[in-house]
Amino acid sequence: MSKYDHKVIEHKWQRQWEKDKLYKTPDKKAGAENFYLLTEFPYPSGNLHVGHWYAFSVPDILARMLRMQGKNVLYPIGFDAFGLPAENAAIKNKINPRTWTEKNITYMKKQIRSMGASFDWSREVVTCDPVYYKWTQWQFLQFFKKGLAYQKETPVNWCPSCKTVLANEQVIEGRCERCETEVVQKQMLQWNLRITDYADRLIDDLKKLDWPEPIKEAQRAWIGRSEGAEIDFPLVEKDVKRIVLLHGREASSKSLFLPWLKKKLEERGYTVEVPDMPNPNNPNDDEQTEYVRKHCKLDAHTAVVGHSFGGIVALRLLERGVKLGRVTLVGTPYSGNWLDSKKRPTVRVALKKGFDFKTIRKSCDGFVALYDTGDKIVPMSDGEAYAKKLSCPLIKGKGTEWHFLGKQEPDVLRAAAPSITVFTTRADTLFGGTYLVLAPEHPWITLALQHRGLLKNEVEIGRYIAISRKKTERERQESKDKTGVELKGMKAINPATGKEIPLWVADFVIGSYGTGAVFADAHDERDWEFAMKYNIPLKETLEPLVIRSSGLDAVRKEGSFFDRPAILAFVQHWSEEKYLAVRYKPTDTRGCVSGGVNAGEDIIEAAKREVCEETGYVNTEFVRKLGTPIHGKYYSDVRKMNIFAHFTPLLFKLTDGSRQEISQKEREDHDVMWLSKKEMGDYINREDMHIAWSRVGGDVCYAWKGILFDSGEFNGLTSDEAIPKIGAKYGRLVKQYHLRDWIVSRQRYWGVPIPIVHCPKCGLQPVGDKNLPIKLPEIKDYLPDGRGKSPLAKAKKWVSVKCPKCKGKAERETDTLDTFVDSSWYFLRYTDPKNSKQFAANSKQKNWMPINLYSGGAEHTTMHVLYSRFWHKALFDLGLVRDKEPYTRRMNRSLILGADGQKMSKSRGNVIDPDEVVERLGADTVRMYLAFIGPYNEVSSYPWNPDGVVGIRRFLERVWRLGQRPSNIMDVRHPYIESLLQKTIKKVGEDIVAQKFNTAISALMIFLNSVEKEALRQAQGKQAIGKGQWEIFLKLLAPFAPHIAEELWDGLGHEISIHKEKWPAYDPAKLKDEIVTIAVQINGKTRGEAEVPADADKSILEKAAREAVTSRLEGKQIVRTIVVPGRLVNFVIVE
RNA sequence: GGGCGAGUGGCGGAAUGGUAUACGCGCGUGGCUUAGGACCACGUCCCGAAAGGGAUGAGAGUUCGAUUCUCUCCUCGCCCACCA
Repeated sequence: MSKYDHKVIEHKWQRQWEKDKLYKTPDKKAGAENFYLLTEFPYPSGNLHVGHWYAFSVPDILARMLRMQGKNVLYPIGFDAFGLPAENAAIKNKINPRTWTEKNITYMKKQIRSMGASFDWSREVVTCDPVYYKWTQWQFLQFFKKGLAYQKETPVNWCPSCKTVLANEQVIEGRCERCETEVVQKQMLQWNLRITDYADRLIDDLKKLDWPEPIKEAQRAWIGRSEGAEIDFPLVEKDVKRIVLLHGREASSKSLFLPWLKKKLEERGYTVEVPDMPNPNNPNDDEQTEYVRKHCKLDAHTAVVGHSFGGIVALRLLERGVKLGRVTLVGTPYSGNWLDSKKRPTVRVALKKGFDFKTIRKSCDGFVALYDTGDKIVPMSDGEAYAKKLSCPLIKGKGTEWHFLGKQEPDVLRAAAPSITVFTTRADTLFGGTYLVLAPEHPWITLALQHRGLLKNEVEIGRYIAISRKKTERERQESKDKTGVELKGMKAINPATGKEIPLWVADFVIGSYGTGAVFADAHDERDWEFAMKYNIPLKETLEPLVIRSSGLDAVRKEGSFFDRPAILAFVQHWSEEKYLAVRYKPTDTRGCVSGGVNAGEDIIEAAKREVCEETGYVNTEFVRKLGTPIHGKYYSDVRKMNIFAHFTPLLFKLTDGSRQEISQKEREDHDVMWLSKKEMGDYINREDMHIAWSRVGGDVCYAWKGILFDSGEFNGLTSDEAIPKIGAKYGRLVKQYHLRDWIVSRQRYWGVPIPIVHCPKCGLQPVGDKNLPIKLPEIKDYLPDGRGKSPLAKAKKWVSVKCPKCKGKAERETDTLDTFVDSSWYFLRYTDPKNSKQFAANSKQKNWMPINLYSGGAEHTTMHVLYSRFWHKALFDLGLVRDKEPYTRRMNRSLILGADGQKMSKSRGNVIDPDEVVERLGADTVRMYLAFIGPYNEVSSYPWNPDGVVGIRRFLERVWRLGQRPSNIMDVRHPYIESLLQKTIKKVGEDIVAQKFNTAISALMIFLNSVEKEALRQAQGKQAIGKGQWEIFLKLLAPFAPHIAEELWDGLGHEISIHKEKWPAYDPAKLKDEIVTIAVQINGKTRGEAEVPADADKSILEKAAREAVTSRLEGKQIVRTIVVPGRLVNFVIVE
């Protein structure tokens, strides 16, 4: 009898399978359905850890079984080979990152092969290979050409240690994910991908996917869609009451656009004048400027808004020293064929004409604003550059076709008359908006500070902004104490009430979310707290609405409510600090005195009457009302109807303790007692009474939804009804996302070079397809320079290039792409890995996409998985892929911890080295142990138990031993274990498909235990199992322990690999036992067992059951008998 | 503070409306053995001598019957977090 020598066996078969090309997967296989099983490809860190084993060898079980079941399974592997560690190693050890990476890949490949996983290595993909990243670059360029990739000055997370930009996802609690250095905010020009354009689709398309709900929910939450409204709060220009509108050269400017704008500005309270300038179709700026000077009254109280050529005139006025309150240039809100595309918008003309912008700025008391339409004629990037030159804000417009003028109203208006736009999800509280709060980063503040004198406390404001800019994200998070400074000298107008309200700057408002500005009201905890701290007036506009749960059904059933005025009365003791508590017994309502107000009755009198009726106390003295009424919808059990009660909460004090006799009924219905303040709070069990009680102690913030009052035409509506109505009337209904655009540029060497050329004449130019890939140049120094430039910038020769368009001198982009870009499409390349003409031919993709099952780590849910879904959708829109979604099914696997239950880490010294365990116990044992440790796809984690691994090894040893004794194996099928074998086939197959590998292995163990027991029964190890049965068992074992199964199979004399065998089928007829044991229950508790034939009918079952528990049934009356055939009989008896 | 998820032996876990604790580890007793355990057999939720009875975080509900469904509370884990 030979020993189970895993080393020999595993080495032998791994070589043999490779030689036979056992796992080379054809694109198509006759009669076999394709199945694409994907697991995340590893980063070549240089050493395989247990997590890799868990990720690769466990899904391999599924791959192997599906193959045996006749599927053509693609189970590919590759390396996600770009990234920081290679570069860090390069800097530290002065070796080329490529050398380092390739060495690691070679070593890890060897390790991966030791798993005996059925990877198809012929399709291996390595992202740092130029033949791969050529197509990463190509796809990026397709996105660039479509406007999906763009450059933007962005506040970014900057790691001072790694000297690079980090994605939001790489910042953990304000620290760099990799080196844990504190991250700082920095403004830098970055490449972005417009993932936010896909936010809605990324959420909505989740519906169709067969993913576990928690993973979908995590993505939804990360995208964070919230629906609300943008509302403009016009700023009060104390000094500017008049606006002069200067028209442009086109007739429409004068006849269509400016009259409309004039009307809008007049609605805002300005006096507006549109001078009739000479030669509108062939203007001369000198002539027109003189005309305006002569015919219009211009002073520091006048603003000039110049449209198109009119803007030039406005600038000329400033240049000639005319004092103006404010100047706004409205670029070109029209596009379309009537406007010669060669003609440039105002500012470009202005720049050409050589204006002296210093003089211009000096002459303007207010500020210059620029309206850029962002259409094809004026690319947004140009607008931004000019705005910078002018030190003025850029207000961006959308949709510039002239006949859609109505739609762009807010954009143009915001430019012509300054206003602050806020985002809110609670437009229902707009009428209570008593102040505005801007983020310190808000562009308007920056602008306002540039114009001295506009704000009265600019020094204080400047200091505050400087302080909050210095704060790291972390500090902002930690200091829950809200700070802020009022912007003195400036007021805004609440568009709903028309009232002037103050503006504040505070860093609890986040610049990057919404519009970076909020309006504050009495129904928000933060606003409340801030207002209390700084003594800013608040105004309540919501009355609480409480719907009691018992009432909800009633609402649905009957729909209408009976309105009832009512009171809630708290009564204070005449001498002690105690309050009168009342319990209404029939419904166990605990709280204060409550009751209805009769028709024509005074509210306070009604309350006094109720106090007297319920408690007997007579000498009540009214103290005060406790805030606004509280409304309650509920179903009255007493009246059998829906009640809509409107409670006025009141506070009384007794002057003395005199009491009257209470009626019999009231006494029966009510408990009355005196409770201290604290006791009272605990005692009250009804929400409306809680709200009223909270007001006894003073003002509190009511932050929930309710019913509107003091809100004009919206009075009486509920919050949910009012939110869209108010939002639409005073602003625009919009959606906001927490998801930011994806910043893809990295100031690093070891990544895919961004294939863009910067030309001083032509701007950003894509590299021609013929010149791809743009290969990484060899350089000597991989250190970033720390100023935000990639080390590539040092490769002077490489950087200098001819512009693809004008052939003039130009420079290459030196940033590289985020590695999440590389991994956004790698699974497509597996379908066609050798293609030199396309990233993957459509016909090849068709064989495998979309992926049937993608197994990976939970940490990628909001990163890689979301990014690659976006990437795929973008490719879909370009017609480059066939599916809207790449992954039909996504599963997140669990986590393997160290033996101490902690995350494995070198510092804890709890790292399990898989190589060592494989050496000692074998790959089959490690694979199988990992599969056995617990359910694979639970959001859970399992400690690696060194003893537990040994248990699996013991199991395999026992399998081995059984196979070594021919005397164990009969020629014919062993009848005793046949039905168990059938059940095992069924269970193992079903559990593997469900990825419940642990219970599948348990079934194999049960089977083996049973065989061994049988061997023992059959006189010392003889004839325990039939040969056919043994072969079936080996086939069931093959996916889990491929090497030992192959060796034993081979030992039986088979020529062809067990892994090419067909998965055993079970005979449903043989699954059933002839005799089954059923449970006998009495009142649902198991009290005995009975053996009955499987096909026994109800009466036989009942009879057998009765016999099993005869003694317990004696003298008892059986009320009911429940019979579940094959399972149990339950007697319901009366005690 | 918000979202998601989980609580079952000494431990990993099984059972998703029908005999709670399968399977494995650990532990105990015995065997084989000079010895050892990566061997074999038996035992191993709690109370009880037994007959019995009790137990799936706590409490309630639905049901003939609940680990499983519903509600309340407690504890733990993960993710997000001054998000307007």
